[in-house]
Order: sequence, then C-alpha cells, then structure tokens
Amino acid sequence: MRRLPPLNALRAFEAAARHLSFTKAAGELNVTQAAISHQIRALEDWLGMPLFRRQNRALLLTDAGQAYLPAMRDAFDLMQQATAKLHQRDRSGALNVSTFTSFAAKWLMPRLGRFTSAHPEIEIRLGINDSLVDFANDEVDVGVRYGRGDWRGVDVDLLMTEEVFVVCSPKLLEGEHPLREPADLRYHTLLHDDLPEDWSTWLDAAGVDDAVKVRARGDLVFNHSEMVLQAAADGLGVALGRSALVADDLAAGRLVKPFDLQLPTQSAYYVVHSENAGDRPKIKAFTDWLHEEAARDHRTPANEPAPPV
Amino acid sequence: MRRLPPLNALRAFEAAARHLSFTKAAGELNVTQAAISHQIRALEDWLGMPLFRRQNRALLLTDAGQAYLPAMRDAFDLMQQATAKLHQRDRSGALNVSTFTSFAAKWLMPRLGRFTSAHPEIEIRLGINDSLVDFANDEVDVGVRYGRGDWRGVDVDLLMTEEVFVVCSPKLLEGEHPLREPADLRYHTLLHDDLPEDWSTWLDAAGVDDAVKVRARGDLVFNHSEMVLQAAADGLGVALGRSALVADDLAAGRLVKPFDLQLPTQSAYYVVHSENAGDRPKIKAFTDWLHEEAARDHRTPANEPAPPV
DNA sequence: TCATATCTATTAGATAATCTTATCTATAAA
DNA sequence: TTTATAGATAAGATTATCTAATAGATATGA
Repeated sequence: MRRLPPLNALRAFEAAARHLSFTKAAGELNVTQAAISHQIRALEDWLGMPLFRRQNRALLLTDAGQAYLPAMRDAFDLMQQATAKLHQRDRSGALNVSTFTSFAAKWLMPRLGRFTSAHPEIEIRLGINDSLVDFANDEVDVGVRYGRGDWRGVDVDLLMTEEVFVVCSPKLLEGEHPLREPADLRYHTLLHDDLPEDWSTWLDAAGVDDAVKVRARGDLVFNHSEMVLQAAADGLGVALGRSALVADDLAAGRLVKPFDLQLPTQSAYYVVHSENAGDRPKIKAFTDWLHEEAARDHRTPANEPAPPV
Repeated sequence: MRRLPPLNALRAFEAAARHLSFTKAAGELNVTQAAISHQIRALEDWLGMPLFRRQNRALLLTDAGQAYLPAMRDAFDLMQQATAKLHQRDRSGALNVSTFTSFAAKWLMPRLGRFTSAHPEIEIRLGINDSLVDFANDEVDVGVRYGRGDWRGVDVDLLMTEEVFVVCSPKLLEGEHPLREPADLRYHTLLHDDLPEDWSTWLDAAGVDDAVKVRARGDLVFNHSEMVLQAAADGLGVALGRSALVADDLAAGRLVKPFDLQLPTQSAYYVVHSENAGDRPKIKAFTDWLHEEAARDHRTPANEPAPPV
C-alpha cells in the first residue's frame, strides 16, 4: 500500500529541479510554463512544504527540494531505462514460433538458416504443435497454421495457397512402366497418409475412368506426410504432393511432377500472431521474412535449385 | 529529455503486477477494477506489447512484464521513501528562527532551554537580525518581530502586547531619595536608549508637573536596550522597561517596578512565518511553545520566580 | 450438469486532473 | 526609465481518468 504524491507533479518537479527553471522544464515536457507552475504548487501543497525558492531571476531549491531531487531523478531514470530495455528486448532475444510438424520439417526448417543469418540477434524458439495453440496463454509470438484462416482473436495473414499434384521419384519416368499419363498410375503403388480422399479427388479430376483399376496395385499408408514424401523419393510409389511441402524436393530433383494437373485446396498456410502485435520488431522481421520466402518459392520454378541455405 | 509512458499507468502496472490481480490493485489504489484494466491496456498499447497474460482465473506476467516489474517497483519504492524522509525531515532537524537582538537576549534565549529539552529532535538555529528578513529568500522558518503586525506575504500571529513602565534596582527603594512617587525621579539619573521620547510620554502620563526639573539630574544614554537594563540593575539610574524584556529581571529581583503606572505601546511582538507554513510540524511545535511561554509570563506575577530553565 | 462465484473486458457517460490563454507582478539589466 | 525575463494567477477548454453497468469466460461446487 503506497502513498505517493501526484506522479505528474513529481515529474514536473524533477524536470524543474534539474533545469532550475520552470520555463525550461515546460519546454522539456512540452507544456506551458503555467502548467509547470500549477504542478509544482500542487506538489508543494500536497507535501505541505515549499520545494523551490522563487527569486525573480533565479529559481533555487529549498533544503527540502534539494533533499527530494536525487531520489526523484533516480526513480525517473530507473523508469526510463527499464522502458528502453523493454523496447530493446523487443528487437532481439527470443522469438517463439509455433507451427505443425510437416510444415516445420519440409518448409520452415530448411529455410530458417537464411533468417537466422539475416537476424543473428533474434533467437528462434520453434514449438512444434499439431493442434492450435492459444496465443494469449502460451507465450507464442508467431504461428504458421494450415486451414481456412477463419480464426478469431488473432491477426491472420495469408502466407501461401496450395495445390495438390502427383509427385514421384525421377526414376519412375523411365523403366518398365514410365509415367506418361494418369492412366499409367495403374502400374504403381499409391502412397498417402491417413486420408486417401485426395487421391480420389485427383484421379477424378484427371479423368481416369477406371479409377478403381488404377488402385488395384494397392496403397501404402503412412501416418506422417513427410514419410509419404520420403517413400516417394525412394521410388516406392507415387504420392500426392502439396506444393509448399514438396517445393524443396522438386527443386533438388529428389521428386518430379510427372503430370501438369494440379488441384487447388480449400485450405492454405496462414501466418498468425496476437492481435495488433504485427508491429513488434521481432515479429515483423519474422513475418516479413516468411512472406519473402513464400514469394521466392513462386519465382523459383520446380527443378531449378534454390539459393543455398 | 525523458520519454516515459503515462505515469499513472505505470503505477497501475506496478500494483497489478505486485498483486497479480487487477481487482486487488484497484483496491490498493482506491479505484475500480475497470480503471486498472483501462490503465494497463493504455500502457500495453503505449509500449506496443502485452505485459500480462490474462487467464480466466489467474493473471500472469509475460516475459516483458516480468522484466519490467522490478525496475518499476524500485522506482516507486524510491519515490515513496524519499517522500517519507521529506516528512520525517519536517518533524526534526534544524529550525531557522530569526529575531532581533534585544528580544533574543532578554526573552528568547533565557527560555529556549525549555524548548530544546521538550523537543530534543529539533535543532534551533537562531539568526539575529535587526532588520526584517525575507522569508521567501533567506530560508527562515519562523521569525519574532516587533511592530504593528501589518506585514504582507506572511502569516502573522500576535505573541505579546507590551507595556512600558519604570524599573530600577531594588536598592533605589531605599537610601537617601527612595522612589515613592514619580516626582522622586528628580533625584535620579534617567537611563534610556537612542530615543528619549518614551520618558517624556511616561512622565506626562504620570502627571509629573515639573518634568523638566525631573530631568535636571541628567540622562545616561546607551545604544542597546539590554545595556540600559543592565545599568538599571546595577543601580546607575532609573530606566523605562518594556514588559517582555524585563520580565525575567523582575522575576529574579534584579529590577523592581517602583510605580504602578504602565503605558501600552502601539507595537507588539508577533510570530511570523511563511504563508500556510503554520502546520509544518517543526514550525507548529515552536510557535505553540512561544505562545505557551508568553502565557506563562502572564501567569507569573513580577517578583515571583519563574520555574527554572 | 447447472448454477454460482470470480475474474477481466467493454462501453458510455461523468468527473477530475491538467493544460492553455491571457494577463499580472516583480526585478534585473540596458 | 524602459525593456526583457521569469514565475503567478484566473478562467475556461481539453484530456485523462474513473465509474457504473454489464458482458464474457471459466473454475468451483452442489
């Protein structure tokens, strides 16, 4: 339980005592001299003793004012320094980024080196979490999420849309049953994760009449999409790739896109942060970088190598 | 040139962070919870970052808030302690008293021991100055002045009125020409300071027809009233005493008052201090004591000893 | 599971603090 | 003297701050 004089009056006192002038204090605090005069008077009344001796040309501190000044100067210095440090803190130090496994593994982590070398003062703490996180409760600064972008209570920015298309090892373009047209898929194993619906949709869109026959060769199911892509790169079969997640494998030639057909998805990748936090320096640096990287993906056609990380 | 967040918002933050509760902070600061909520929000907006994590039952500090709190707590502690010390200072330490030579010598100093033993925490610094002092410019806390009490810009309190009457050594009541009635003064030397008018006034009032003859014996002139009284006590002649200044000599029997006739004066003794300073503890203690001593003079008839100093 | 209690947030309007403008006073310097 | 400078003051305008009422979210306990 504190009992303090009016704080604005203290600030006026500190400035006036430092300058030994109400007029200069007024200048520093961007108010008029009359305002300082009022504030000082209010403080003197509150304290029940004079702090200044007003001589017509000079302003002097009373003994009381002299005794009061150092503590006030120190107190305001402390406040000022703490405030400056807080802003400093917001420009460097740790940035908590939250995203989900496949995006982290296939898109974010391969690119992160470019961010950290551009911003060595910012330490990225990557939190992998496949369920949505609460920005208010867990101290997450930025998230990248996959979905429709209709989340409430946060600021949401579209990062990338996504297409779904067939990918496979370049080896499958040759050999006994080279992939020349969608119907050739009947000779290959279809790789997918828990949800095989994407394949059905794609095969329908490709106009493969005999979709059932195509799948006769059998599916191979993994519980993580990274494993699906790894299996495809290893030549174990044919996978459906999501553009963001296969960009690097295509660029590196580990995977190829045998057919042009690509289907848009309802969902997309979104950058998410706490409301109105987009101006905080660390957050802005990171989200700006995410958008740059997404734009770079667009500029770099598949099968052309990206700049080294 | 300082740049600080709104100070009242900082105070709200400090209290809320200390209690980890807006409601309790509101209680401490005697405002509603809504006020704290507003202040904290304003501060977070000003800083551009959240300081608290609001969970429905609990309130937590963010890393930023955690980093901010200690400095704020220290700053407010400093302010509070400095303010407490200032009030402490005002209860003890030095008190600057200004008065004029004769009052200091004949009234104040003989009594001062009673004040200092009642208030050992207050150190009296007595400034002797026969001209008026400027309360605003010289750091004088209390003055005792002689005059009509019509000074501007200060608080004035009547301390004592004054009468003028004849005093002499008790030896003069006996001997060749004992003082039995005013006319007997013709056999004695009249002692006075630079201004002999008081004697003329008193002799007129006493109905001494032949005032000129009374003064035939000759005057003896001193330039300080203390010296006049000393000469009277030594039996060198008869003096006019001012009630306040001879009270102690009468009480001690060094002087006696041969006639009852006493004339009031236009001037009186006044306690003077800076406007509205009468409530400051040290000043109040001293002025209260002055009035007590004046009242004691009234209660103690001449020729009865006062309590020992 | 439903009502209740306990937090903070929000809105609109009231209140109080703070500031400005204009003017005044005092005095040191020219 | 006159002029310039610094603080004081009064009245009114402007902001900042607070309150009251209510909403919203979620633990707690019957």
